[in-house]
Amino acid sequence: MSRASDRAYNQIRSMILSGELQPGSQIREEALAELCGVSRTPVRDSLRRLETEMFVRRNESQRSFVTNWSLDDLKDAFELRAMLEAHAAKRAALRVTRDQLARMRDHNGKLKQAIDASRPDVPRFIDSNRLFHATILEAAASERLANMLMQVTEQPVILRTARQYDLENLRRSHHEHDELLIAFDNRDGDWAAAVMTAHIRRAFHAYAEAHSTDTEIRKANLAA
Amino acid sequence: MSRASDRAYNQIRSMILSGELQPGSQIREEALAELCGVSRTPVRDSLRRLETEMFVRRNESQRSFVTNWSLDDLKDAFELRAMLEAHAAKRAALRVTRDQLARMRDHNGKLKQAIDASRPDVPRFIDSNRLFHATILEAAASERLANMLMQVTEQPVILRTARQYDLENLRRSHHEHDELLIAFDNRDGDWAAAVMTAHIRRAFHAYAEAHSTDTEIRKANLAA
DNA sequence: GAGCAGCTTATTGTATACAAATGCCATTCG
DNA sequence: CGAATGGCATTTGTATACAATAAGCTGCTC
Repeated sequence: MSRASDRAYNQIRSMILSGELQPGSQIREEALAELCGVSRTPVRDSLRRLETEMFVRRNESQRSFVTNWSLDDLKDAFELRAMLEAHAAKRAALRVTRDQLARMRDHNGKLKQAIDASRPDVPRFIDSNRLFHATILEAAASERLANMLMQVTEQPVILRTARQYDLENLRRSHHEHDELLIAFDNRDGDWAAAVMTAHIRRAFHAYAEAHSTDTEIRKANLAA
Repeated sequence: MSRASDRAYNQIRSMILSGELQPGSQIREEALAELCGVSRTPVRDSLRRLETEMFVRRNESQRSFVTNWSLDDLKDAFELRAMLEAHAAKRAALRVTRDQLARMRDHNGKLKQAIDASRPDVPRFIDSNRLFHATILEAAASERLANMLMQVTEQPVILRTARQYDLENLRRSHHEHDELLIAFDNRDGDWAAAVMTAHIRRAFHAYAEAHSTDTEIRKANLAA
């Protein structure tokens, strides 16, 4: 992407992520254009893109609003993510190269270092985690699948999820990654898919536990 | 969407579908603008949209080309579609309303009429089929899932698939829909998902058989 | 006071001009 | 002869002005 358009996209996106643009609030192209120091044209591009990624929603008369997430939406996104990541893991198990496996091991090793530090280094954990999953996606070798997964992993609420993990959850992630690596080693697609499903669903559970009142969790579990 | 933008989108899309814009050929914004009788602005909007739908691809220097589908891409799309439609069927089985069930039955009845005519009415079959699947998606009640499914069903090659069905395949589709309805009646999500998976995968098989040389099919099967 | 008509304002859509970037080709130099 | 370089042509990116549309408000009627 080009300079202005890219800048606008990243800036607006991070304003949504940080909560600077509040969920449900209206977005006016001209106001954003001023904030980003560009004209409306690249802002419009950005909004269209953010709309397809469901960061932004437009009403029937074309006005844009920051998407307001309900617990159900979140559950929905996690459900789809679990399914797609499991599919990716299965495909990856059948196609992964020696080099990709080595890189996954490396990322998971760095992830462990981030946990084992005197105080857990969460940003480093998140980064290694991202690279680990990205390598699986690379091994899955489906551009379309990759695009779809982006749509459910790049969501504001999901991005913030990892920050909510306690140390115990971070350790479990590390061990689940280890198990995934063994499944990959054995080229066992079903095993990999099952581990991945559990891995993602646990992440949702950890998030819901940290963020919801008991009643909300109970409601979500009932709907499951 | 607005008038000019919408018009441009539909026009370009149908030019791709009809083959008027050949796969792999470059797309120039100004040329399309003239063809559609609008300025470059709405054309650009359309191209961005078609890009996210993978009708159009852009190279590293931002030039646009009509996407050129390989058999692997097609297989990929069908695989994802099978997974997502099965998921939708499962969700639908747990949520479908009396009214939605009635509409599905109605669509499938009309679909049968289209087959039973003295000469099968393929366009009518396609339309009823689309409505049947759309109602399932509605019952699944996940906007995100609906968006994703659009991305894999609205593909040029897939759209043309139904036209390739012989009468036997059309009849099978009807019967599979019937079985789906029974699964829905029984609120059996796993059954519905299994029938749907088979339904979509058969569609791919029918397509591949009609379109590929023996070698190409064998190659695709090996990769499976 | 409720509801509607018409005006005013806010916001998005479209066209167009110009800027920037990229590809292409010819020319030159090693 | 081949590779690098410079400039020209093509294409896309951005800004801006204006058009169209929707929302909100004011004041009127009943």
